[in-house]
Amino acid sequence: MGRAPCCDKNGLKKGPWTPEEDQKLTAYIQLQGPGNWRSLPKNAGLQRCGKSCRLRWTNYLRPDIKRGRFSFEEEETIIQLHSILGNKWSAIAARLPGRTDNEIKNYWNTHIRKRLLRNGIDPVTHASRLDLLDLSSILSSALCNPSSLLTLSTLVGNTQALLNPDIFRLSTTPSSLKQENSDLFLQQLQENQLCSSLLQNQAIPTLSSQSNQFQNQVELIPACTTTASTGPFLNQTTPLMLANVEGFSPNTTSTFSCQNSQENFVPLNEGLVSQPNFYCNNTTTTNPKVPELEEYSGFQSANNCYQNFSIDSVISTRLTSPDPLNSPSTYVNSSSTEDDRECYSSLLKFEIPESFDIDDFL
DNA sequence: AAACGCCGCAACCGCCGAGGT
DNA sequence: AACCTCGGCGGTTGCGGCGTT
Repeated sequence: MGRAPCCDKNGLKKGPWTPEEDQKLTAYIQLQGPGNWRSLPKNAGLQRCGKSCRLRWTNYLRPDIKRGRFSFEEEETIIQLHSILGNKWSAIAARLPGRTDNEIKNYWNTHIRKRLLRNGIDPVTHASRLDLLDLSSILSSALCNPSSLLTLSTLVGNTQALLNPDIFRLSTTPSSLKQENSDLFLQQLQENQLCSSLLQNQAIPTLSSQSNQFQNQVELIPACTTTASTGPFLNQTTPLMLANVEGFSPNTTSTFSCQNSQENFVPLNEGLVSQPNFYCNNTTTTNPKVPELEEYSGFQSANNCYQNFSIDSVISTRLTSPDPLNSPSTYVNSSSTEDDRECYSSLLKFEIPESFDIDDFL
C-alpha cells in the first residue's frame, strides 16, 4: 500500500537546527506540550516537518536529557542490556535515565562495539570470537619483549576455554534468559547496577587493553589453582551474580563470599577454564611477603563480553586512592582513557543459586 | 598552512505497529 | 475489514571537528 510521507517536504527545512528553531520549538512545547507533532511545526512557526521536530525534541531539547560522557555504570549497563535485548535501543534507553536511544545507539556503534571487537567479542552475540581477537598486536608485543611470552601461555589457556563447549554454552545463555527470565534478569541487573555504582565509589579494579604496555607493568605468575582467591570481587563481600548459567532462576540466589569461593571457584576454573589467571603487580606490591594476586576467573557473568579476561586482564596499575575495604588487590588503571575502560565490566557480580550443583554442572 | 582522512554525532529515512475512522 | 494517521524504532547518512601528514 505504501505510506504517504509524514509531511509535505516541499518548502520544509532539513539539516541542522538553528538556535532560533530550537528556541521556537522549546518555547512552544513548554507552553502547549508536544501534542500533535504534525500540526506542531505550523503552530510553532517552524518550517520543519513534525517528525523532525519530534526527533529534535526527544533527542536533544528535552530538559531531562543528560549530556556528556557515559559513566562506567552506564556503559556497563548498556553492554549488559544489549546482551539481553539486542539492538532494542529504546528499551535500553528506558533503563538509562536521561539518555536517549539515539545517543546510546551512537555510543554503541562508535565506542563499545569497536572495543568488543578489539577484545575478540562479537558485538552481536556477545560471544568470544577468536577470529575477532587482535592477535597480531598481541603477538607483535610478545615478540618485541621476550619477557612477555608468558602471556602466550595464558592466551593458549584462555583459547582452550573459549573452545570449551561448556563455556560456549554459558556464553550463549543470555539469549535463553532473554526469552525466559528477561524481566527477572533486568530487575537483577538494576540492582546490580546500583551495587556496581557503590563499588565504583569505593575502588574499582580496571583493566587495560593496551597489551603493549603490560610487560612493563606486570609480571605474569604461572597459573596456580591452590592460591586463595584474593581478588577484589571476593574480598569484598559483594553478592556475586551468575546470570548466564542456563536454567538458573535469577531470583533464587545466594551470596557467595570468599569463604566458599575456594570450594566453588577452583573446580570451575580447573574444569572449565583451564586455569585462572593469576598475576601480580611487582611494581607496587604493598606486602612483600604476600604477592598481590589478582584472579580473573573465566567463569563469566551475564554478559559474555566479560570473557575478555585474557590478554587485557593482565594489565593493571595499583589503585592510588585509599581502599575502604582494605582489599589488598584492588586495582584501578592509572589512566582514564577510553581503552582503559574496556574490561572494567569484569566487575560484574555473581550470584550462585542455592540449587546450583557444581559437580552436576561439571 | 593546506590537504587529507578519520571519527563522532545529529539528523534523516524507511519501516512497523497501534489506534482511530 | 480496510484504510489512514501518528508515533516510535533501528539503520544509515552526512557534516563538522580533529588529528596527521
